[in-house]
Amino acid sequence: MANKKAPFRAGFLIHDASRLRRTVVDQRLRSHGITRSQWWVLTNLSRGGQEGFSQIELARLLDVGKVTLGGLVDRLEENELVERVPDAQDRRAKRVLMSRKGKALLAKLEVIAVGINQEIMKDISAEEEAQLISILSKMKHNLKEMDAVPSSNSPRIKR
Amino acid sequence: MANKKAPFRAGFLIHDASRLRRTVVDQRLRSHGITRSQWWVLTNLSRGGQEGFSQIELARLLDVGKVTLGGLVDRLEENELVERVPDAQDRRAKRVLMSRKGKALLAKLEVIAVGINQEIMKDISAEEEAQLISILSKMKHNLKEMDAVPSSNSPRIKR
DNA sequence: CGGAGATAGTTCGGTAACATACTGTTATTG
DNA sequence: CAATAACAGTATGTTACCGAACTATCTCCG
Repeated sequence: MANKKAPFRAGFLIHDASRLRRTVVDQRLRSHGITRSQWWVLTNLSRGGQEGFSQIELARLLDVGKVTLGGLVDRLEENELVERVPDAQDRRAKRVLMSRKGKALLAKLEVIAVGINQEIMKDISAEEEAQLISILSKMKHNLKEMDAVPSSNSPRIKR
Repeated sequence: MANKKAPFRAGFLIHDASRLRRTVVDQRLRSHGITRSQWWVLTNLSRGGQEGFSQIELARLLDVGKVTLGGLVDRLEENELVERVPDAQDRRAKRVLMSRKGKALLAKLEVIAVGINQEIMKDISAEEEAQLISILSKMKHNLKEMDAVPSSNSPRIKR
């Protein structure tokens, strides 16, 4: 019953794995009132030091559009995990800062995430994981070349 | 600037690659009035013969929940690419059939998809692709074990 | 310096995915 | 055979993602 023609096998496998992974992680994080996407925002934010990041900077870090990021920050702010502060230099911009509560939650999640990851990576060797990372990085690079970076994220060069 | 601690690197890479891939494919298919998810439904449907599939069967094939599938079929039906027909044996069920228009579109898309895929897989050898498929299959298996199958899809055993 | 264009963020509308809860219908079993 | 469980599909509400259009700024060049 194996697929005769499997030209797109890899693509749809990525899609499946990503979706299933999201569902599992979200299920396990739900009791902590956060989703995997929101958690990833927090993680990146933790590298932003005192000044945090503007929303655009964050969007570029995460490779998502500014609309998506705005929504994520909305929900994080509702739960008081982050705070929006007007930028002193640029009155258009807002800086996103992690709250004390956000930092505390992030620390707790770290532990949970390690466990989840071990389960997902069961029977996958370190070497295989390295291969996976290498191949996916190439794909990601190719995809970006194909203009897959969400619009209104990278500056538009051509009029 | 490489990440010191990269325990979740693979997970988030999968997420990124999947999302970027979706954006690219959707962009290129947009002029044809279809999305990648809808196209995948059509592809699976093409193996259903004369009787097509019930929505539940399709949902299981695609590994998505029945609500998601219902929505996809809604949009496909609006565009007259598929048709819902009441099942003769089971009055609860509806069978999903591809229309002539759907078949014609599917044939056209095949060509486009091959091109997109080649671009995404640029600089990735056949051997690497095989590795990728093998590793992702393991992950998908692990994830399903972790109960990542959407609820109301697989039958609920426990009361 | 002043207007044109770029940029930061929001609003709006759409697809895709999820869970939960409900309506019928079928199947089981006591 | 009638009550109950299982199942197919829909309804409703949430999150996450996208693009396009809009507002308020900022920047830069003529």
